[in-house]
Amino acid sequence: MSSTLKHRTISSAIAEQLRDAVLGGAYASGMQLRQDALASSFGVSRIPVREALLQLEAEGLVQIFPHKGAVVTGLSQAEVDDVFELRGMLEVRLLRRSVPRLTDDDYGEIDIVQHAFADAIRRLDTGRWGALNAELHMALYKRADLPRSVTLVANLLTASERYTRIQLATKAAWQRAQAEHAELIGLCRKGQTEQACVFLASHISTVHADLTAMFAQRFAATPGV
Amino acid sequence: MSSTLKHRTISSAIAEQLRDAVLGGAYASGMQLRQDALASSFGVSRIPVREALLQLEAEGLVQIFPHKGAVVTGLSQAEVDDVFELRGMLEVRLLRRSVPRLTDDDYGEIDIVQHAFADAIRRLDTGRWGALNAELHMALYKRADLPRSVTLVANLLTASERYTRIQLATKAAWQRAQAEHAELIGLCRKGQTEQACVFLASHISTVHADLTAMFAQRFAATPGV
DNA sequence: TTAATATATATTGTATAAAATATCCTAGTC
DNA sequence: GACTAGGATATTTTATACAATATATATTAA
Repeated sequence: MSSTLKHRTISSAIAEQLRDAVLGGAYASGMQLRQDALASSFGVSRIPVREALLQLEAEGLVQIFPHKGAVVTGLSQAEVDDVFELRGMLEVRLLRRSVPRLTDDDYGEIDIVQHAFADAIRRLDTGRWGALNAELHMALYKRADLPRSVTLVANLLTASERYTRIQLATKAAWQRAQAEHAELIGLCRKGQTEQACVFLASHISTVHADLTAMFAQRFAATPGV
Repeated sequence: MSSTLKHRTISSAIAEQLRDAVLGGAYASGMQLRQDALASSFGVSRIPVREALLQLEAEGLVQIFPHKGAVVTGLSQAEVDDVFELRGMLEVRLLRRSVPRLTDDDYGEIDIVQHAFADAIRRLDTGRWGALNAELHMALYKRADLPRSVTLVANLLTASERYTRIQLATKAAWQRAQAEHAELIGLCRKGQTEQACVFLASHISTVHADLTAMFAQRFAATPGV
């Protein structure tokens, strides 16, 4: 339980573990999550489990039906399209506002995340790819100074991970993502904000397209998920 | 307790009452909301109050600090700008997708809300203006078929109400909004989607500008809120 | 007098238990 | 034979009780 220490409450620790499980595909979409079972499996009471589920519902990972329980949200091409279109609009807006204000220290932090990301790819530490990718994107938006938009984008990145982790699990795809990140960061460093925005938009579109290709392929085999 | 019957759980009923209170300005920004006090004032235990607060946090109305409690989110011009820019982007996108699919029945519902809105303005039923305005906007996006975006926009409309209810409480401003709604709906009915989108963008900008003017005026008197 | 530390109090967080609600199965009726 | 009503069961929701944490106050030593 080393991860528990990172959290100030049991609820948030459970939320993180549940989130990881859902993102990692441990539960099938549509599967019902019973509070009692989760509580005993985590060794806690049902209260923190309930609060964790409420958190996940706000993130769009589960849906709660009163008096019936929580079920894992379904995956769909429509949602992929929605999420990635939103990301394109919102992330570009954040980048445009943030880049002119990024400091050398900020770029230092960005580099650290970038290297951690590269490391994770090298090590095939697939479970961390999504989180590090999100961390890197968020680091670029650090100076956007739009808390609400930043929160929204953070949620969208989490939602993306739900798909990328299942369907974009090839090293090659992530290596390309990493190369694109490097170019993106380079443009930002040079102060070429508009070029960076254009590049970011295409980066997001690329991942979206990859995902769409995989999605079609995957659900040709297992329709109706 | 007639409103309680509308809800399937006490938590959601408390959430609605708390939301109304925050939107109506019953609590000052930054004010701490103590679970115990709220629970006894509502005549329930702290559990549903806690869950309601979690819901409001997801909506951005309060902020919860572990082991310290929940405080009402502060108001700021920066957040107004953020919220209304987001609304402009996201609502236009929803409208563009929804209009071509709106049915006659949908327009019937829209008309009903529109008339309720007009009535509320006539009666000076200020408490309902925001909710009916939100309902009308959402009715127009009914066929967008983008659940995640729709949820986001619903939250943004709620956030807007936080400001409009306090600072845009004049009948004239809302009458203009109503007139603009009428024109907007007219464009949609005629199938002039692009014109409707442009008009919607300007409608949102108009409210934003009104709010900004009021905001400057208001916080010249009471800075630092 | 000031700083640091211990202690008391208030508030939140969690566990346990009771209440409410929905679902499923059975029996009875049309 | 299909359909409704009633009750049993499983699950969620809420209340109560307890534990943990943070803040403020008082006390002591420098």
